Amino acid sequence: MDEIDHRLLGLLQDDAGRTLFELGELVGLSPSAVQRRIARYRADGVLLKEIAVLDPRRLGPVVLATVLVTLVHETFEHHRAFAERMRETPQVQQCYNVAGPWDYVVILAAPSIRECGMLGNRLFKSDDNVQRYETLVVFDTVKTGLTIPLSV
Amino acid sequence: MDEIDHRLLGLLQDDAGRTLFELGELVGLSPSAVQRRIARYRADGVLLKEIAVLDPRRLGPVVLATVLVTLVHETFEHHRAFAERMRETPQVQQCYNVAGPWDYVVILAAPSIRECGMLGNRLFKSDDNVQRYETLVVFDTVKTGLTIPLSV
DNA sequence: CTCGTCCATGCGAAATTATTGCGCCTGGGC
DNA sequence: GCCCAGGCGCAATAATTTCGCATGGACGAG
Repeated sequence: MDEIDHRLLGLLQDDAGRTLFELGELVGLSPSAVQRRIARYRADGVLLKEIAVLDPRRLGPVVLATVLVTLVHETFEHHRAFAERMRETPQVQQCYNVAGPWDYVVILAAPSIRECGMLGNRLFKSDDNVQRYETLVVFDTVKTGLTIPLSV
Repeated sequence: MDEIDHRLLGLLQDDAGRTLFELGELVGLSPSAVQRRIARYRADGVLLKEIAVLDPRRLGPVVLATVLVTLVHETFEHHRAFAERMRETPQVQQCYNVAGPWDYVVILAAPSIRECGMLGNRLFKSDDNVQRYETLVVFDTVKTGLTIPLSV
């Protein structure tokens, strides 16, 4: 993992659509060298996959919301069950188990406020093990991404 | 925007690494038809870009945190300044302007708890316009992604 | 100091994938 | 019923990726 690896991973995080030739020019390597490095990232599990980023606003109405959740029981099994439900719900974009008074931060995407509320009901209100949850409806997305900062 | 478009966009959101041939098989179109549709998504701004998803844990230590922020002044200019700072800070992965007692939800990625704290100090504590902020350190990432649910 | 090994590289051929022109078909408007 | 616009598949072409091979530097053992 040298500096070129960091530059490459940074470039890929930002835009995975570039050709090996372009990447090679940007980091000063031949296409084949770039290709071999990328294959190594995949094999090592550093590079998980490539995904398309869509513009929610161009896909008909989409409402995002951040939900803060506190559970009643904190056993391993309860956590597992909750996490499982989050994973299998397509409208759950992200879910983090966090420290502090709240147990989970969940980010939801739904077609309308109404459906967002219904989703909240279904996921949290009807879950006996959810003590309390608070929905923060998103007005505006200032920044989005999954970019991990790489040591510069 | 027919059903095939939805299927295609869904597939691309999940994995943009597939060939046009594979996509064609999955939706029942020829590679060139798939290619033309994808070109259209790009032109229409539906498909913004493709990015590589990295595994944070394989990149040395990474700490994620969710930060809830309330501002003092709510003028347009104050909001703009805050948003601008979030956008230009690489460790800020996501930032949402939300309804309710909190004004912003920010997701940070830093190499350690310590640096996460320092980042919080720099971004929020030394900002006179931040009234209060609360950091929820992430223990575990249950689910991650930017996937927009498409009507099924 | 020199030899041998291990990697990573660049080059270039070969294979795969993406792009584009063309003719065809379908469905809606008139 | 006719015409046009739009989308399709096919096939040729262009671009990109993949892979074998030879080279050269780093490093350790002899």
